[in-house]
Amino acid sequence: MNLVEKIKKFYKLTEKELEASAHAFKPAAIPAKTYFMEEGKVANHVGFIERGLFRSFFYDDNANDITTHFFQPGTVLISMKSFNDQVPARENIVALEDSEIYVINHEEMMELYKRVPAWRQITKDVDEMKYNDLMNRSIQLQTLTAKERYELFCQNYPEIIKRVALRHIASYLGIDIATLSRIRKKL
Amino acid sequence: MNLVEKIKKFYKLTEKELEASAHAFKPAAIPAKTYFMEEGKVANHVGFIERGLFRSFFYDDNANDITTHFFQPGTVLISMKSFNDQVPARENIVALEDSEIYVINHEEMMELYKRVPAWRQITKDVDEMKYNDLMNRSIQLQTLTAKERYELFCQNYPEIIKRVALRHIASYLGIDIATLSRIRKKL
DNA sequence: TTCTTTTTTTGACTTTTGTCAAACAATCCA
DNA sequence: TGGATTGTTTGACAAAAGTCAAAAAAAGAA
Repeated sequence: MNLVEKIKKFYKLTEKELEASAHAFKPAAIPAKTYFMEEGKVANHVGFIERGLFRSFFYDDNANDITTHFFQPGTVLISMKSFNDQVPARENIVALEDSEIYVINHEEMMELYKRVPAWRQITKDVDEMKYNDLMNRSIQLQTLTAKERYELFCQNYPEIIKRVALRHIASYLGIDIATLSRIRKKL
Repeated sequence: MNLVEKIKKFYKLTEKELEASAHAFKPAAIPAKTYFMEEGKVANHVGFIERGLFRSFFYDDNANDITTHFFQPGTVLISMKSFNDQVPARENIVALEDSEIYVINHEEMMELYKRVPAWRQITKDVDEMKYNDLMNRSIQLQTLTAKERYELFCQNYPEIIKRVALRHIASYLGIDIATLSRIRKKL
């Protein structure tokens, strides 16, 4: 199990702790278009993506669908604020492809914290990684032109470019779809 | 002491804990232009701003000074990743005005965690608030025009508008200074 | 205060990005 | 398979935003 291996590598868990961790996460097959999370609901699950692709999005004042994040294999699938604070989420998360994840619900996570205290640290580290990603994204939106943002995105997420509808990438980068189409043509 | 009152309001600390908390933070006068934090250094302090104003910034590839955040009275002055993980910071933090803050260093903070466990929660909550702010900022950069960003900024931070150089606001909003000057003229 | 330096504004112009609508292409199911 | 639907590209144009340079204004320092 990929997740356990990752954990093993960075956090020194005993065999028992590893066992408990492995059992806490249940495999789940998520068909494309399934909502992992819905706006207004409290997040009850965290997932670890084995295979597939997800995106988070919300609707702006003009009912435009705005993508805020893409979730790739090997990363944590979470509506962070909602899960951590158990408050209603502002965004949706939906599977873009048939996906396979490992899930744990909030209650089980609290249980896991008790059994394997290291999970508090793991959670903290994941949260910090997400914060960092967001900081980088914010700086890119602040300082780069549309073309530069797209080029950087292609570099950093070649897989996503291949597999995701252009309009989602456009909204994620804050670029009009027609403009992005033209930018792409030039490259 | 403002900080203690805030804490008192939201977290139920015993008198002893309040005492310990109050003693852990030392008042400090920070003259304008003083660096609270420097790029490349590990953050050793967290501050709580009583009076004054700070900004964080970094230099981009073209040596442009890019403002990433303004810190107002009543908020926490921190280079979050650097302080939390004790790794070198990527940004500078500098006082824009003569300021008064309450500071605590890393070691004392660890000590405070032991004496007053509630501080772990306080820290977590502050971190989450910062994450939220960043999320909002990111969405604004992604979805709003330069004019809309400026208008929203004026609404949300009327104090900052009055007191900070326009070029810092321009870089914070990701707008050219000449463009922002024109936007402002129209309003 | 006066001189210097820094910051902001402005003009003339260019480039980037967005808008609208239509054509085209791809995808989805029934 | 074949409409129907959804997504992408394109053209013609408009609006937004950036660039460069100079002037004006403001802030700092001696």
